[in-house]
Amino acid sequence: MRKKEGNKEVDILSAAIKVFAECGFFDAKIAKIAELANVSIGSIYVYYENKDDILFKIFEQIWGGLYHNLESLVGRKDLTMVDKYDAMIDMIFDTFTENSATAIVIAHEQQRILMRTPEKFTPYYEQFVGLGERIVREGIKKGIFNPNINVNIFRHFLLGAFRDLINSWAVSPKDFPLNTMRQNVKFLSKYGLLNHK
Amino acid sequence: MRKKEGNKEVDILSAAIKVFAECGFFDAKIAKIAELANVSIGSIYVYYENKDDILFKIFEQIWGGLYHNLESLVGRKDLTMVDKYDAMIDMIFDTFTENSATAIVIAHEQQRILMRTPEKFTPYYEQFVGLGERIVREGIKKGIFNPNINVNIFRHFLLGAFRDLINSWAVSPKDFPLNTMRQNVKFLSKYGLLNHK
Amino acid sequence: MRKKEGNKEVDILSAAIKVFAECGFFDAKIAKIAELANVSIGSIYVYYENKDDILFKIFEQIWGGLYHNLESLVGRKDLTMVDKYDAMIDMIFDTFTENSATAIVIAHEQQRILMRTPEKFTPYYEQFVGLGERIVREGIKKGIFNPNINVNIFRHFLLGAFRDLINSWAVSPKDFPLNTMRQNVKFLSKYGLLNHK
Amino acid sequence: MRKKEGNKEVDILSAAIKVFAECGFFDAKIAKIAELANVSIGSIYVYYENKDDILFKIFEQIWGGLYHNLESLVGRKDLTMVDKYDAMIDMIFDTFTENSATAIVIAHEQQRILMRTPEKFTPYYEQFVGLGERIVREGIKKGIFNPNINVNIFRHFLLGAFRDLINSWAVSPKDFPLNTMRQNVKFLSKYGLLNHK
DNA sequence: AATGAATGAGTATTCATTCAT
DNA sequence: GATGAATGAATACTCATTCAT
Repeated sequence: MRKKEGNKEVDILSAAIKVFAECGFFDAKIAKIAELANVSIGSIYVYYENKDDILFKIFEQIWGGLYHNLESLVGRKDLTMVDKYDAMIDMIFDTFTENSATAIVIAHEQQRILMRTPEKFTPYYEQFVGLGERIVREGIKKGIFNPNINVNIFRHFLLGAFRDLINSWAVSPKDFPLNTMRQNVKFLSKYGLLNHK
Repeated sequence: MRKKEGNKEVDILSAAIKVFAECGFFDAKIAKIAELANVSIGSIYVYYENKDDILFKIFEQIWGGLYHNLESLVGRKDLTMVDKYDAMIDMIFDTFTENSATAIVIAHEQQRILMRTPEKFTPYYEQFVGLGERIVREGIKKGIFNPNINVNIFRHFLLGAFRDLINSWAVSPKDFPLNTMRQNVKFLSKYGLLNHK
Repeated sequence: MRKKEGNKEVDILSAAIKVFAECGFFDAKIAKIAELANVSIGSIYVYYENKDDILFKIFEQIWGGLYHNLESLVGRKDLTMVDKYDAMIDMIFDTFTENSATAIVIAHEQQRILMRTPEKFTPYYEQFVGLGERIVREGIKKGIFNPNINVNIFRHFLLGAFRDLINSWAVSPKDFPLNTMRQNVKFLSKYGLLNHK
Repeated sequence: MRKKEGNKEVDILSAAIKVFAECGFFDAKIAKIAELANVSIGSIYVYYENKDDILFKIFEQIWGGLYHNLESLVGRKDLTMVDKYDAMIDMIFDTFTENSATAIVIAHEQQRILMRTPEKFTPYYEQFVGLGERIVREGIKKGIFNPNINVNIFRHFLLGAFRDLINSWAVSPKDFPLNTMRQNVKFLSKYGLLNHK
């Protein structure tokens, strides 16, 4: 049988991530993606509906992965709330730093897409965020996290911070050492800026 | 001659902010901006070099204003470091919530522009950020802020958080009451998520 | 009385000749002509109907001058036909080499204009050419010029040759010394290329 | 895939020659060329870089053809210098009269292009002219042509004359019978206007 | 499935000309 | 007459998408 090499679809997505990261979605040319993926222009439309669809699939891949990882984490009984919170932060760091181009694409394009066509956006995003909020809510219920925090606001606060930081790292990694960033994000989000003796 | 009435330039900028906020920079049509500004297409090019230039002027206006405000604040002797920090946060909130469309434009377009053509970006941005960092550094020196915080990382942490929150508010203000946001940002950034006591 | 300085009209024409010669008619900008003439854009339209009109006036000036000069020449009784012919050639050389920019404009634009809108073209051109043909015809009648020559064809032959040569000189005068050109044109048009004896 | 039928490129060039000849390069609209070529606007840009490029290809085609023909002629041992000279003139006539529209395009646009962007102009032109000059120089060396003739000036003299004549013929063929033109050009350029007995 | 030539709707920008002052 | 800000029609070129092969 003609072994479905199964890489065309993946090759296209990888190429698209690179091109989107480098040029931005609007200046990214389908022809360039095809060239980088070593695939004909026509083939792109065999695997993806259109240019938008490629972008949506990138979001799906990332947030789907994060959602599944977080799902396993949330259910664990052997971890404290703070452990879970720290693990969640590590998970986000790990995912985006594995592929810096993806981090750039998310940082640059997600906001616009979410606002313009939220109905087409991957549901994994909301699901992932929902799990994150659950961790915070449980922490509050258990008295670990401050009950005066508005969970919805906290979510945007943290994800916004992340977006900027990971994008900054992706652009110039040497100015944003991963470990320092991890520690600072964990510390800042848990203890804040003030010097509590 | 027909003398410059002096508001065309402003009208165009206001119209552009609205259109950029609603459609995004790439889908914003010059013809639509002209129509909204009650001005001919040609007049836009009397006052602005091109589409990009309009966007740059929007950034300049916002960050220029913030820079000048923060400059006055930084020098004051009658305020504690924490007062200054809180005032800075209020200042950012005030600026962006005065014109929600501008908030959206900044949230959506600044990242891309900064990365693609940083040399053309308004220097006020870096100057504003520099003043903000100075407040934090002074606070650390005085023992008010935690010396283990990486100031550069903190800056991106805070501004990233802001960007997401203000954009969320601009899109659906009822889900993000301004006062709650203000308090939460101040609290979270100073004390963090954990329940101390 | 407000002394009619009378130079605006002339200044505009001089500026236009320079700009047309340098950029070509289509790439010549009215704004540039106005700037070079030290005149407002609006003033150009006080003295000239439109861009085309400026060009027509340039042709008129040149061919009008040549026509009047040739008219005086043709009637003279003290000159042989060959003297008249040589004088005509000198006259053309003198006119165009006085202002090399004009030479370039004529060389580049006249053909197109003549073909596109012959009805608006200065009648001086046809009148000048008519006088030139008269000299040739008289020379033939007197047995000085070869009766087998088609006068109409000769006219285009000679003027075409002129156009190229004067344009070449205008572009790089050092490669086309005026005196050599004069002598060669007179000799070639009278004796041809062959070595008689 | 839809395979290149192989005539689109030619169809576009033919259409462009017609439109350029009729309207002039600047007033020629790409849309009109596309319509005349029975091709979409986009297809023009598949085969040609831009509007300029189409014009350059027209020059290339004409001067390339003339160069190759003249090359064969120059080397022949069975012809006298005068035979070669006459054959060269016939060759030019034949080339341009085969396609009168091309003659008009060359007559109107080449000068401007040569002056503005000589570096992009087809090298065949200089090569063709070089061969022509070689014929004249050899003729001079053999005592056939007059040694006092400046070859460079003669070249412009002759080509300029040609340009005007062929353009005149293209515009109104009945006023310029081909055979009469041929004979007159040969005669004039060899023997001149004077009646040598 | 794979290809890439063909398509044509869509748009930023230019610039000759006008006209209120 | 003089000015130059205002105008908007006009157009080359792009590029996502299609579809005959």
